[in-house]
Amino acid sequence: MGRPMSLPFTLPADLDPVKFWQLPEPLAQRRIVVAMSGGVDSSVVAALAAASGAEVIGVTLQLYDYGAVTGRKGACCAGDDIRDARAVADRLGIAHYVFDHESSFREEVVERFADDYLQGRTPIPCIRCNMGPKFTDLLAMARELGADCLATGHYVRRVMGPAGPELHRAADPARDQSYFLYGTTEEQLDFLRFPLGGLPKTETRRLAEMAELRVADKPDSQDICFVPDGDYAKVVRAVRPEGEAAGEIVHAETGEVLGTHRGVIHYTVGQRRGLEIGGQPEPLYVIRIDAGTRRVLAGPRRLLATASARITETNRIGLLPDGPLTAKVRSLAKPVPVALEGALGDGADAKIRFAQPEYGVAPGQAAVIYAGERVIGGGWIDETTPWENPAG
RNA sequence: UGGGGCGUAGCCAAGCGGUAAGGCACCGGUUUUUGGUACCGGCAUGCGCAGGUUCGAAUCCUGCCGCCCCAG
Repeated sequence: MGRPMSLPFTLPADLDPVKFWQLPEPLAQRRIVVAMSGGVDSSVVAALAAASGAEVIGVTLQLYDYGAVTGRKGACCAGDDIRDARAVADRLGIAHYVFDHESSFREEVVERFADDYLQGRTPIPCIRCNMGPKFTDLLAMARELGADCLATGHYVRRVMGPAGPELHRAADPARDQSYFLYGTTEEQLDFLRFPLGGLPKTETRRLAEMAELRVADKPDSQDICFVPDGDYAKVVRAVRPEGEAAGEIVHAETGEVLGTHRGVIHYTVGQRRGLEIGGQPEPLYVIRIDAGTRRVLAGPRRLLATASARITETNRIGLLPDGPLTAKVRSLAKPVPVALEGALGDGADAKIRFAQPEYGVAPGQAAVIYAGERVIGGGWIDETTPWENPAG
């Protein structure tokens, strides 16, 4: 139903593109803006949009200087990726615009990224990028373009609940990206669509192949998009050259000076490798980073046991449920049982208390709170308190 | 100077006549749209140096070198 007869590409015959959109029918009267990064996922979203019968506008943000990263695989939003996005749009027969967003991306994402590291924190630029350039700036552009929604290729589900749209984990748990989207406001979520949230990645690839999109076999993006070769310290150095000041590595329990380091920006709480301190009976981990004295405190794993974390700038999506809550303090982790203390949302501070010791909770990372599959919200980890009696 | 002890991979360290454990560090891989973690794999043709004994020596003997401790 609802598929135009003259698509310049093909999708599976039993696929109903209309059901992906949660928009009032007929879709022929709707206008969809698709955030196209140049990767497979957002390209398939664009294809699904085009097939729905709606008017589709692909938009790509040019986020950073692509000269430095040309040819790099798995990046997004620069150079080859913009060309890919444009080529896909042409193939699909949809409009496509590129907006230069370099300066604000630099301010909102790259410089904050560097500043966090200088303060001994461990930032997640992808979340800042979603909150700012993508879900604020790009979303505003989409509204200006008269769109009914902004669609992205994120693997996360938008589910209509009793009190409005809710954010849920992706159907494919291996691809779930809800951790990176906890900061989505209710107002933004109202306007957003995530057509891929119910699909396994293999299906996305299959659709891309069937539609003969040039990006069908393109590698998944990974690492931080604006950090070539994974050398994030180089980026920090470029933006904030003062971040390379050496300091001491001190044993967190004994106070013994174990060695020196090349700058606080090279470390993150919970990190094991890279301390270059041998002769120990057990591995040493970064326990704490004191940016003021430039000291890195190192110690055995049990010192990483964390009882609670204060979170700041919290966001809440939908009503706070009565049932049990869980939280993820890193993207790649199982949600763990947690109790929430304080009010969540509207930028307030709150605290989460872990039912069991949680290891490697790093300031600067995000704590994302779930009720089952639903994302309740979250905040930035600002400070942690140790577990008093670590097991063992 | 006399007496005692020790020198095994970058670090810690087992072995004490039968053909170099283990840990830490480091390197590589797997996982992964953040940093990291975890897991898997790699890592001393050689045991301060030189001789000797022995079928066979890191292990026994001799000499030398280098550290550490004690001593009037």
